[in-house]
Amino acid sequence: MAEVFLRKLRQGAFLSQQDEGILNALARPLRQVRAHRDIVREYSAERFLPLIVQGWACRYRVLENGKRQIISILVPGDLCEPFGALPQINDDPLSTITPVTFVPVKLDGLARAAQSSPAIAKALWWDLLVATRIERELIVSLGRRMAPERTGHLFCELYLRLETVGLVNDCGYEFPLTQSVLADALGLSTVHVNRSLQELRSSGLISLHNRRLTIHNFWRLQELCSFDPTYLHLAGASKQCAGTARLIENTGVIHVS
Amino acid sequence: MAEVFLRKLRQGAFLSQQDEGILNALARPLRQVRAHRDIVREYSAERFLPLIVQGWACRYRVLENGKRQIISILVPGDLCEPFGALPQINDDPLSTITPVTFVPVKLDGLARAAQSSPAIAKALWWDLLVATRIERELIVSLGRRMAPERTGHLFCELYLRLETVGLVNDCGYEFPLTQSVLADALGLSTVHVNRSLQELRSSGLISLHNRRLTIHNFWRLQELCSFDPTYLHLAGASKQCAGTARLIENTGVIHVS
DNA sequence: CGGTTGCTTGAGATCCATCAATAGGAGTGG
DNA sequence: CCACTCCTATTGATGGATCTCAAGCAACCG
Repeated sequence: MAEVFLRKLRQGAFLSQQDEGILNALARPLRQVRAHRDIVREYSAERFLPLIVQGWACRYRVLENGKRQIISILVPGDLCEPFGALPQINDDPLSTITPVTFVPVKLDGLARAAQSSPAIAKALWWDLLVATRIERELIVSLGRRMAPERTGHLFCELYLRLETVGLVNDCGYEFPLTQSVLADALGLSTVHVNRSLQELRSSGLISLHNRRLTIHNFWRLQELCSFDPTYLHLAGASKQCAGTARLIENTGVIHVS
Repeated sequence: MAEVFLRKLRQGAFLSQQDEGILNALARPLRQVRAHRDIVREYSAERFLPLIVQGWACRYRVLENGKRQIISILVPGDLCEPFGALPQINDDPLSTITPVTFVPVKLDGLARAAQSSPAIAKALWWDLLVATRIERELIVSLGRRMAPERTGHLFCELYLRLETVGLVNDCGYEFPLTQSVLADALGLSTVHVNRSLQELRSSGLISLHNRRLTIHNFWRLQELCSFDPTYLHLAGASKQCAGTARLIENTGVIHVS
């Protein structure tokens, strides 16, 4: 099993050596997909769930009028479907944003792993619940947040998600989304995404060049977007905690709140 | 266990007499809550999940700026949290819209029921997956649908959800939502909800008086909102199927599409 | 009866989409 | 190396969707 997945699951439960061994035994040969391809899934009893190891993907929906809405953004460590997924129920399509390498995980293998160890079950439930929290947060963003706020909120969320799998460095991360893909994720037009980005940039909060996003002042960005990381249920990431940790990291100044 | 719940679960799996017996054994004394109250939940190992038997409720979120977004609308037959919910993970608050009577279902009881019978497990997973599909559909609505379309889409969804628990009659149902609550559910302002409703009314598609919604032409409404009911995973509710069924029912005219 | 709540309507402001045009960069074939 | 194309980012102008503010009206209720 991919190390990124274990890293993420450790946020949700304490996994013993044995637990990790069980999960590792589910590993399958890696598969590669090029960018901008759909990841096709079989709906059979022998179903495999894609577990992303490298690269970014998304779950999306295309409406009759041609508009597209991205429902979730998937990064390394993300399991694309719940571990108890029913074989006969189909899902919204997945598409790669960058080249992706993933592990196909056998559905029934996961279920058996969950039954064999309470810690694994707990970790998988945790993973599932966090995924639905992330989707709910998107509901809140789309329904009640202004464009720049919405944009910054996503940046904060991805920062923490990527941090747990070790993909954050120098206060930033690789951000492969095109402005038009970002628009589909945020329910905005490309033009307006562009203007929201300029607003964030000119406030000195972020920079975004060459597919790399840097957050210059996480605390201020979080403040601006009323980003409260508790919904990610990361070990010890309450609002203050993440805020001050970021402040220390990014400015070298220690504040006590 | 509440009959409404069983009615709903039968859409997701074939439950034997014995299965239904197991589920019924989980029944607890009913509890009543008045309208506009939060349903408070304990986060302990002995946790109970509220299962709504009568009345409407919602899961919501209040932002720092005072705006509110409703994340899901809960009607009779809805279990308010996934059956594998983790004891220590908290959730967005639930609030009643009308007076509500619910059954507190013991979390570990549900888990044991799922382990004892594959059909129950399947039904519960089905229920959970449908709930997340509904939330995803809201993401699509909020992100990419215009106000009247969004409004009609919700009406169509609730029609089918309520139909499976026997709460639809005469092409309509009791609709207790205030325009301002509806606004919070649709990510709109009350004023704009009012205008969207007028648009739907003047097209002759619906009427909404005295807390009762009637859909005069389900097929046309569905067409207008590009409502595709497959995401509800109801037994035999594909797009055409529901469409023509509704057409027959509501106008007395049989069309072959 | 007065107070509250919910619905409706109008007017103006704001947010955001659409359309159109420009510019830069990356690839591609000649 | 150059012409060409495609894709992405950017900018301006305009219109549409939606919000906010404000007022009036109806129903209900103590």
